Amino acid sequence: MQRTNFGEMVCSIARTLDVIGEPWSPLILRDVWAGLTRFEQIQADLGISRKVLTERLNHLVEHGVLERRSYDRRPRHEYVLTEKGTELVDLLMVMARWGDTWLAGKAGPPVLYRHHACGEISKGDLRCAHCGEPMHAADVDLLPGPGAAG
Amino acid sequence: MQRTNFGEMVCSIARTLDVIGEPWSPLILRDVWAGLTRFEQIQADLGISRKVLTERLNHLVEHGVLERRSYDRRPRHEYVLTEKGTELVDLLMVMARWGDTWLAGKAGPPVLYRHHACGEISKGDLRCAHCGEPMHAADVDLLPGPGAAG
DNA sequence: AGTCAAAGTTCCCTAAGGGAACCCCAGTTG
DNA sequence: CAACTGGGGTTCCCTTAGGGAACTTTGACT
Repeated sequence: MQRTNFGEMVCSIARTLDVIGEPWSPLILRDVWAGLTRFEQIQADLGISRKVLTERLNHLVEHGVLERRSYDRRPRHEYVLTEKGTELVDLLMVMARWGDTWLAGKAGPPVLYRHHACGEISKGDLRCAHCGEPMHAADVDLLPGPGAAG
Repeated sequence: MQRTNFGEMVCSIARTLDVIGEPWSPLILRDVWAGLTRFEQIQADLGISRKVLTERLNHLVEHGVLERRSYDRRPRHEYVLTEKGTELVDLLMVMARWGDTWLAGKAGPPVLYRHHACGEISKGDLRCAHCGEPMHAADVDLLPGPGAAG
């Protein structure tokens, strides 16, 4: 499909899409996060084509989001989140929250999140890392940063 | 390409992908958020095919993320974020933060975010909406919710 | 009447996803 | 030791979606 290469763009969103923006990739990460770490498990859970799953897993490993590990002397592997991949789970939680809010309908959210610190069923909320106040679309100005185009 | 329909899945992440998971969609939202609201502006900024841009904009309007507005008696439109779309900006900020952290390299982030409340250059941080403590991958348990599959 | 610009639409070409069949490897079974 | 099994892919073909360029429409300006 001669897809445009987002990785070359001067934009952290585009670069992130270059890593996990292909179809299925976020769902694969979700599965690994949820404990489905083996090829067959993920394939069965998602119903994804084996060919595409192979491609996605390789891509995610190449980009350091997943690590491939042997768990047997037979050629058996499992995929685990690296630190880089673990930080992507924030993204999954924000996606899940938006879907819960806007797309879940009367049935309600398919999954609930219990926060260890307080033990409550809760949601993630974006806060300013500096002052702790809410930080949403209307709360920020965008300024050119050091990595902005020349 | 006979793409699998994520919208039917019992998963808020998959449903969210059904709305904004296609290639280019998050970048289109980024542009609209950043003030590029017209077809020609977005097309020129992204270098996206006009055909695909038309498809994506229609899709986002159909799903209530963008609204199409006339700004002239001539057939001129601009696209603006609805409330539903504005809440998706959280997702963009989290993507941007991850890209800033892991992909920006020595040049540093292309864009900085100044938080209105404190005036500082900052980042969004995921906190528990209930207790305010950090809420990341290792801080939560996943439980089946009311909308879980039967 | 002729020009202009925004916003699409149409057409062709190529590449990517779906699906099913096939393969390889190292244990396990008989 | 031959056959079987199950995880983890690879290969092949078919269809469809993205890229790119050309063309169209609409109302306003000159």
